[in-house]
Amino acid sequence: MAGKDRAQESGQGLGKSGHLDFPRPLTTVDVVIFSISGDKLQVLLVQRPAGEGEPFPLLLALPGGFVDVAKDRDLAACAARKLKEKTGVTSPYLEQLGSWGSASRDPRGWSATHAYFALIPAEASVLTPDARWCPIHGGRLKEKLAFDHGDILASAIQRLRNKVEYTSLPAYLMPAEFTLPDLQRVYEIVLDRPLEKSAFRTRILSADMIEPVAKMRRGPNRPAQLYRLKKSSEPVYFVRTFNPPE
Amino acid sequence: MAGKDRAQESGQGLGKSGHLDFPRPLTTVDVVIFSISGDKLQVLLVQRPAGEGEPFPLLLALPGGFVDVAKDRDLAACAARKLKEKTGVTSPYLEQLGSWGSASRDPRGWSATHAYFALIPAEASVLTPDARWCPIHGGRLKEKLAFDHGDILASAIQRLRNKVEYTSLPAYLMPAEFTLPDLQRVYEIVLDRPLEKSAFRTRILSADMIEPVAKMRRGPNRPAQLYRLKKSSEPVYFVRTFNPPE
DNA sequence: CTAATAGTGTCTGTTAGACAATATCTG
DNA sequence: CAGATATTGTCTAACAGACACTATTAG
Repeated sequence: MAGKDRAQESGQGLGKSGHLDFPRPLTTVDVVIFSISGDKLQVLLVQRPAGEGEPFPLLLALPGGFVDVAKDRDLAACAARKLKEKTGVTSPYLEQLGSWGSASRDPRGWSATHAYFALIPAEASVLTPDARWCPIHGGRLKEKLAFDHGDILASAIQRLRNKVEYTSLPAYLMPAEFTLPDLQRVYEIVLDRPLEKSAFRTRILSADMIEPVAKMRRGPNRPAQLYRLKKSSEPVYFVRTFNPPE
Repeated sequence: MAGKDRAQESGQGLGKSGHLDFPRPLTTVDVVIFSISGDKLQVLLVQRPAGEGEPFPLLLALPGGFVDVAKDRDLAACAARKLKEKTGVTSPYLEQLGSWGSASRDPRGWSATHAYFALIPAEASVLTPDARWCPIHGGRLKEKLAFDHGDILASAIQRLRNKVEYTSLPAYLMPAEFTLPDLQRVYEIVLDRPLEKSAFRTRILSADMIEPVAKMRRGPNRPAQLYRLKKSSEPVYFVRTFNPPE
């Protein structure tokens, strides 16, 4: 950011008065919220309104909105606010995904959105009426989305899959207490391929990210040890990927 | 992006006229440009102007500037433009680093910057007079930077180091032709630790990212095979990290 | 020849992958 | 007991780490 350069290069800059008198892009934040339910990866979407002048009426879109310069201290706070408003939860995991900005992505003018990426446990969601979970089949969503939200979602899915290969991210999709086979199932759903049971267990246990609780899950078979996440909220990075598909 | 929601939630939105009449944050793009020279990792910085109303006068800052809604088709084009203007090169590698936005990072008002991350070969730079390369000692820069550019730079250094552990990114820091020991030296400079020669060679060669040219580098010792990058502009991802520290 | 750096080979430890074996519950 | 799933063990292949060894130039 170099004010003088900017003024020289683009004809924009500070006047004598300190007034920044050139057009500004619209600034928004959107959140890609993933969860697992029904053995599917799901993403939370909202329907666009149909009012006059609204772009992409009635299409599905990522939850998000304009940055409110009075209300939002920073971008992460804005994303957390959107997430809270749409789902009623504060996500155990919220990371920045990237930003998308161009002259053409919003018919109302040059706009840039800051996209975030959240993982929440299945049962944590208390939805507003216009929001709903949409399943992702084979890494793709069936529905067409508003704006460039299809691109943003595709990027989020790719990021999630990539990171699941070598991090503990899926732990944030789990309820408070879960078994190792539960966790493995979630890894397999996200990666869409089976994993080796014993290698999986060795890896997760040696990562020191979960701890057993003094309970077992019972069923019509051998009971399974229940675990919970250790307090550290940071994801764990493994030094190798899972069985990489060639 | 849901216009109705936004209007309800924040008092912002479309009027009957379709007019978006609420305050917009400033939108900028900044570029963290790395290169290697003198056995050091270097970052390209510019000095802030001293004019009236200019924030952080005379401090060093990342090259960047306001998005020009007339000139810039999208954010990446804006970043490429800034890079070109500052160094005269088009980077062989330009990726998005993230975005930083808050009420307080720029004294002129709520602002959000989209940060990019570029790697260029040492000799490719044709600098403008107010730009200069600053060495990074032990992962840190000596100088204090304008705005939150210190944070952005720290994040870029961390991202670079992380990725160098398991990708071919340093290849973009190399001149057109280079030897394997050259490449290893660059890895070692970025990681700030020595690597095993034979493991390094095996890994790079089996990654199928470089190809030999019909020349050798000669010196007062055994000649070294010269290589060049294969055409694919995408970085290669290894399935393991290098000898991870502890 | 020596000095210097390029490049290869050998051994060892770790761990993923495959898959077999055993454990512990319900009914 | 049978059925089902959890958990552990065994064997092998791949590969990084350490480090020794060989190769090829200039002078």
